[in-house]
Amino acid sequence: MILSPPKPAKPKLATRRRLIDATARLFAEHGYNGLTMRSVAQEADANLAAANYHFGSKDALVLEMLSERIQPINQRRIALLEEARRRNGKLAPSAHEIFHSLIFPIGEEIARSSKSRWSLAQLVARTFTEPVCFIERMHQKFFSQIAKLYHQELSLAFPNAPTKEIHWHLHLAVSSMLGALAQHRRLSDFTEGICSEEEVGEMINRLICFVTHGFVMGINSSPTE
Amino acid sequence: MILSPPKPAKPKLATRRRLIDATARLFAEHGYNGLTMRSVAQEADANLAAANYHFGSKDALVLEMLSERIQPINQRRIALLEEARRRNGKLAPSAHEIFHSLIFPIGEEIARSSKSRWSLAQLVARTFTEPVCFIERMHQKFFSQIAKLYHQELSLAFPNAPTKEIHWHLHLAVSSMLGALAQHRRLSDFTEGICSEEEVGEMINRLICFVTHGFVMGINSSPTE
DNA sequence: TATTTTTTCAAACAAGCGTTTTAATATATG
DNA sequence: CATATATTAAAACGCTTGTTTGAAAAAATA
Repeated sequence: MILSPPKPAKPKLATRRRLIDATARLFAEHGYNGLTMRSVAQEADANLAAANYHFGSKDALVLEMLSERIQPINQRRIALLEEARRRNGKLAPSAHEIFHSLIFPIGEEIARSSKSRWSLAQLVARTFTEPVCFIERMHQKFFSQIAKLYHQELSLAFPNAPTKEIHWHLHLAVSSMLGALAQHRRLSDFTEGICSEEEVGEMINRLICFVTHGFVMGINSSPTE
Repeated sequence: MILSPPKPAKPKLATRRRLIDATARLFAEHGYNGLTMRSVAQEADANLAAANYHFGSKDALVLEMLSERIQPINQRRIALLEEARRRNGKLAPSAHEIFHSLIFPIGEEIARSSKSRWSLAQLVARTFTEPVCFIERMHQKFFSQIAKLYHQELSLAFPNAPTKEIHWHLHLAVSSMLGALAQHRRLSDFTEGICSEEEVGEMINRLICFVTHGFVMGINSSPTE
């Protein structure tokens, strides 16, 4: 008799996949509290107990989903950043290159998951808004190191700027990125149909320029150290 | 015998106030789904049935709270905008003046409600992230007209910019504002303690400059009509 | 003061929640 | 094929949810 659900090394089963994907969709749309095990089971066309069998609990399920979606984005960020470093040789990457490496991977991932286009954008943004403490902790674990990395990189690009100013403006840049991702689905409503959510690439490019301008101009008009 | 709860024109009761204030705090912290009637009752030191008696339902309670908090901010925005118009005479208000009138009132309101300082910031931001449909509809009703107003004002300030570009950049500016408000409570964590959430005024001023720079630079580097 | 209206309160309601259990079924292994 | 294992499935478990009820208390009105 099996009491605790055994976790095989590589389940390869379709059910696990469907559960995670359904969780991603529903989490993006309804948040953690609005996501129910029953809705996940229905969306994934699986039994109610399946999620608990495969993941143990709702917490673990959502955690697994978040980890799976966010990790590759962060890896891509680091890769793009290193690519920019290599390309520039001794010169430090520009602010635009830095913020490109930060934001562009999200656009790539959104484009990759053609189905439910901007759910990933909402998902990424929601991990910041959600009050559930374990999500906060997890996201901090995922993002605190990458935040440190970008602070270092920006310090190299703006050697005369005080640390505090870089912190402030990086915070604003990241907040703007998250806000834009969360609000993207309302673009059409907000602009009375003039701008469309379809062109994700355009949105990403505009966003990169927007936060770069905000950051650079803010840093340059701040007192030097 | 009274079956349906009678709604007096002006209840003036303290319970009603406490319920709304408690709702605001809990909604800001936990969102709509994370807010329970029992938690509201406990926070307001009232009976569980009190909220249903005074407001009829959870939906109506939250709606009433949101209306009460957002309306004065919007009125102040319009007032500041008209003040800037008057001050400049024939000249159109600058982008900085326009975004100041958009963002500054939120800072004022946060400063006014000294208790639970940045809960209002979260609250305002959350109305955009929350998926609950009636909040979406309500916020659209509250914000669609003011969005139109700011689009008009920015069109006057940038007469050569295409309408679509103004829409795009205003959308980014508003999204950034909401993102920054939602993320403000993490400022200290994000900056490793270097920046503090205490100085709300500083955050508001920096935010105004940030979105102004992003907007102006973006508009000026876009194709003219 | 007597009476009507308004507000509080404790208790209960059905419905939905995450999770567990038990058995049946599919899959892989020998 | 036989057997051990992995997965599915239905039902039920306490618990919490928003809401309702009916009587008691308070306030207002006459």
